[in-house]
Amino acid sequence: MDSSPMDNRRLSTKDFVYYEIKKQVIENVLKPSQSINEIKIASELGISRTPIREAMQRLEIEELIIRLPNGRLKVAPISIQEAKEIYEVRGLLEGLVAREAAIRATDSDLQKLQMFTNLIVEAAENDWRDDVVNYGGEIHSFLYQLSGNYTAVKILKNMNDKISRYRRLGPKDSTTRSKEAAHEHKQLTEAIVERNSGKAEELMKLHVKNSLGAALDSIPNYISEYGE
Amino acid sequence: MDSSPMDNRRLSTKDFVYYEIKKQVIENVLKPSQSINEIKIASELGISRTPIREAMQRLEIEELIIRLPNGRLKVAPISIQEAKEIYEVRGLLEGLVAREAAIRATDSDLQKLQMFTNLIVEAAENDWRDDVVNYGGEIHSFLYQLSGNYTAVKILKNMNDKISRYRRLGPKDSTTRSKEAAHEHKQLTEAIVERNSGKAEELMKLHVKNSLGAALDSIPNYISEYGE
DNA sequence: TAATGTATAATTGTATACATAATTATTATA
DNA sequence: TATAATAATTATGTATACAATTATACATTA
Repeated sequence: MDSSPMDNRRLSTKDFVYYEIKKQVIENVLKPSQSINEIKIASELGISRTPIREAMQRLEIEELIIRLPNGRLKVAPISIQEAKEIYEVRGLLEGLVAREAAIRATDSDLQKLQMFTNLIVEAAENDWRDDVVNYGGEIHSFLYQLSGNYTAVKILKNMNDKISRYRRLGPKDSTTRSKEAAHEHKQLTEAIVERNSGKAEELMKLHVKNSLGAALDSIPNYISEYGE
Repeated sequence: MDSSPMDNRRLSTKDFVYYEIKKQVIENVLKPSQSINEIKIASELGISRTPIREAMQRLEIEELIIRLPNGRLKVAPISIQEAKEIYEVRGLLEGLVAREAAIRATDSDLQKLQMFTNLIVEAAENDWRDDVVNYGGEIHSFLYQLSGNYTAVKILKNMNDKISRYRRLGPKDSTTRSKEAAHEHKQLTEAIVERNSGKAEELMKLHVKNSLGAALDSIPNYISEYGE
């Protein structure tokens, strides 16, 4: 689907830079609104500006960095407005994906899905909150595969990249939210296993909506520091 | 919002090439699956390869052109699968936009919307089918503005670019479809004027769904020629 | 004739050099 | 001291040069 760093073909310099800087932006090593200097990155990585520029342009189009009117680059600032917009769109597209998955999944796919669900429920029961987040991500990714809608999935992956910055800025999910999330995934899986695509879509939309609160809670403290 | 060719700031060479090639792809001057040669374009336009490459990369990310495993570029092939995916996603996002517009529009916005609607209805009555398409586009763009959801709008604009290739490959809308489309816009506007956001969303989703058929009808004849 | 190997040409990937624009530092002046 | 003008510096935008990869043409051989 996407040419990923796991491909066999050796990574071009441009792609290496792309994944490297993207990682630093997502993990907030490069802070929101921090300015970026092509020459500095080039000398740090020991390569020329050409592949840097191409990697930066890709990140710019994906809106992880922005270009000011004077041509200078900086890490995209965070904004509550953007977070809300993303969650609105994401809810619709995750819903679409869940609906399609409920229709298209094979029986063996459903078994795999139930396995993930058992894991996330177990993690929640033991308050392994990181695991809840990780298994949740696995479930979503698995549904992406099943959906067969490349267009929707590509958009979702980009939005997930952008969202993860926000989530990492804030504190972990609370125990309460963690248990809720696991429960929501369990209900969702049940709907999919029942091939109830409409219900799956609605449950997924609700799940995304519920997630927004957790993501937003922590932003206001950071917006003054890193916002635009 | 998007840096467009209408901006005051002089266009960089890169952006000039981007808009130029994008236009040619959208208008099928460059045919689907046709191969693209950086050097040839550079000499035709009388500029170096550097801005060509950056423009091509942007078009590649936006999926108007694709890069083969060997690095060669070609115009993105058309596929029924892609068209269907786009219309599914587009239906959801246009629905979101219509819903938000119904909530956020000022009274003066509503007047403007009704003016557009009168124009499209008049065009349909006179069987000015090109005008119906154009006013339809104006209405959608206007709702984008009103929605206040930059994230959704950016995705929609990209999808519209991709779709327009398909529409231009086929014949014009039939008189029947043209009249239907005008009627759908009229109903939609009424819902928005009534501030009935839920109804607006549903009518818009339906409108997009109905449009798909017209866009798909003509594709099979072309897929063998330009498909992948 | 078909398949394989090799030389050549063409194309893309990256580095470097230069041009242009923006920022910062410096000086001149009120 | 504050401000404006100007020079110096730094960054980005584009062109050119070179390296690495891929495609093509042709010869050789089974």
